[in-house]
Amino acid sequence: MSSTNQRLQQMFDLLLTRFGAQHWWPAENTLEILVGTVLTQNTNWQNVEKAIANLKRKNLLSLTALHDLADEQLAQEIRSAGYLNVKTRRLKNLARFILERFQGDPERLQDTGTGTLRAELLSIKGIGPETADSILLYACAKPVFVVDAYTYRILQRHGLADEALTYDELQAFFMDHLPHEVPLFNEFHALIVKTGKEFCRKQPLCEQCPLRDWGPINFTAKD
DNA sequence: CACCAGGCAAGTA
DNA sequence: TACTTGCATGGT
Repeated sequence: MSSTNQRLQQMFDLLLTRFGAQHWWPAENTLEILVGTVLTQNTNWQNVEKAIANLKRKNLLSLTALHDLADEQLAQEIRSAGYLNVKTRRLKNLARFILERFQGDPERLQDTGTGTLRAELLSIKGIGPETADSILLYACAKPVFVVDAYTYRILQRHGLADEALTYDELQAFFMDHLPHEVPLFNEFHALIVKTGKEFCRKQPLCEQCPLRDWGPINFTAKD
């Protein structure tokens, strides 16, 4: 057990005590998680909720509906989530993938090995590293750490991470120093997002941030 | 009015 | 490889 392991565990404990469990991913079923991961790309979750509620209300939250709906109509249904034309293509790409690769059953994603599935997801136009890892962790219950803009921002603001670290390096850092447990990775990412929303925006409220006295950890990509 | 949100792909040099 | 730009709505 290195001190880095302990420091990261302390950070998690601190945030969990301060904010409590975040209960991610908020959804009724696996498909709703998949749709949410695409719709929330660079987008406020409130706007995503409206789009998902809209799809539900019209009984369009199904793979066949997403796949068969005219582009123009699907774009209007998800309008509130922004980037409507881009996300229409991305949702259709993902729906087609599940239909063709998994016989239209989102639950079968879990039967594929993590590394293989991640590579397959990344081959879909519109699925990048964060979306792929969110699907792996929150839809497939694979022990994968999700990195996002808040992860960079918080660690940078506290002088913990070099801005030049790549997605894969930052992910590897967390995964090298924490036990690969799905509930831990689930909560940790959600708590980082929560902390970022509350204290790490443009006008930072660092004096109230629960990490204000947490102190530097001096880690690098290959610590 | 400006700024930002649980990214990604495509274009340029 | 390393930047830049487009995508778009709704809340603060």
